[in-house]
Amino acid sequence: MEPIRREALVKATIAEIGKTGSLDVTVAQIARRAGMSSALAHHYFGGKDQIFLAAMRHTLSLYGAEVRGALAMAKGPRERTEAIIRAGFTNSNFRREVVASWLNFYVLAQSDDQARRLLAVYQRRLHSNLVYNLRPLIGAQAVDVALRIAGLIDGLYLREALSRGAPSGEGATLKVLTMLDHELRFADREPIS
Amino acid sequence: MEPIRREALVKATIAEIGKTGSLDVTVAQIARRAGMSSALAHHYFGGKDQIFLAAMRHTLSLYGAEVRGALAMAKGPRERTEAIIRAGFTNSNFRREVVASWLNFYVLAQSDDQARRLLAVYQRRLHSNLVYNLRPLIGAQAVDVALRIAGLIDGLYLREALSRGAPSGEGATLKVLTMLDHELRFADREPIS
DNA sequence: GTTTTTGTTGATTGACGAGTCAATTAAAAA
DNA sequence: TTTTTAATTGACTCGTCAATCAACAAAAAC
Repeated sequence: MEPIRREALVKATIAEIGKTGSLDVTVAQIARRAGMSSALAHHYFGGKDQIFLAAMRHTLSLYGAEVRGALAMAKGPRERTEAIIRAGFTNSNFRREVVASWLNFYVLAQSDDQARRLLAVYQRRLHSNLVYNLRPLIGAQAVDVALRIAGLIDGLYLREALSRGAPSGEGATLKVLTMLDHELRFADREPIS
Repeated sequence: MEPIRREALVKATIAEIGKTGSLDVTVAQIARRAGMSSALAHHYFGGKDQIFLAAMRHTLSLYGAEVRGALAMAKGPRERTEAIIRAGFTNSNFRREVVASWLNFYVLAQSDDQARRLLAVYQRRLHSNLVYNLRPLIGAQAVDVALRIAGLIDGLYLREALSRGAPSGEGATLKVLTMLDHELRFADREPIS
């Protein structure tokens, strides 16, 4: 029972955060959506914080899996870089509730050290993934370009959180890929160090 | 007395949001920091929401003033575009508490329609400002480039919210200006429509 | 078939916080 | 001086919510 309950609670948490758009979500709400009593939620997780952290881990690991999957069938640094970018805007990742959750995890990270660490890990991994694949293309500039790409990705998430309509993964992907294209074309003419 | 109290409360609100990193701030905390009783805060603002909205308006109008100021002494579209970018990372705007407030205003906008509208206004103004000044430089591509620049700016704010050290406005400015540079150099070779 | 373990909940507690109000002081107007 | 008006607060109400617990059900182990 335990793993089933936990998973249900995690999913319910993300759904509920997406619904209210904030972390002002009661354990009772989450538990009700997951089809159980609030006492049971406490029983399995110990406290509200733990539930949030579990939801975060779930979101981050889903994202990580998506990246790994995309990388698996990409050949060459350029394709791999594109795969990393695409993975962030997959239909499973770029859903309203998930985007809202990300935003709120950033808020949580302001006051909760563990949440901060989780997000930092994600950021570092994204960055080093990008740098690793950009380096063969543009050498030392890879670090800078990676920072800009990662920044744009985060920005598009933020903007999506505010927009009302259904998220357009394709639109966002295209924006980042265009940027990548421009950065690469520009860097082509520079010496590769 | 009223205007003095209101301003003190607004500033205290931003400080307190910056301190806790979330909107979980009690009216009593804000009032205490502003040197008055919580009852008085209610008296002047009516409720917590109003206090938050006032703090938002304050932050946004500060930002707007900064942009106008920078634009005033910039000549030509390129300089004006740079001025807009620089204004976002001024020392007065890019302070820890202010960045934290921005992030939390985005969260507030998820559930509060008025907050959402305020942020939407800011986004639209930033976008049309950028497009207006980019158009003479790159024609029809201005819209796309403006979107990417605005996205990167938002993303850098988000990343700053997570980082621990003192914000580096120069670093962030440089990242966006470099992007602008690349986008413009690339676009130079395209037909201007 | 009994005991133990696991799953489950309703009811309760205790804390906290938004908003109200009656009462007090201080300033301004008459 | 008296009277209105503005500024200010302590005490209180009311609701909410995280967390706990005692009790019950059901499955597993013995």
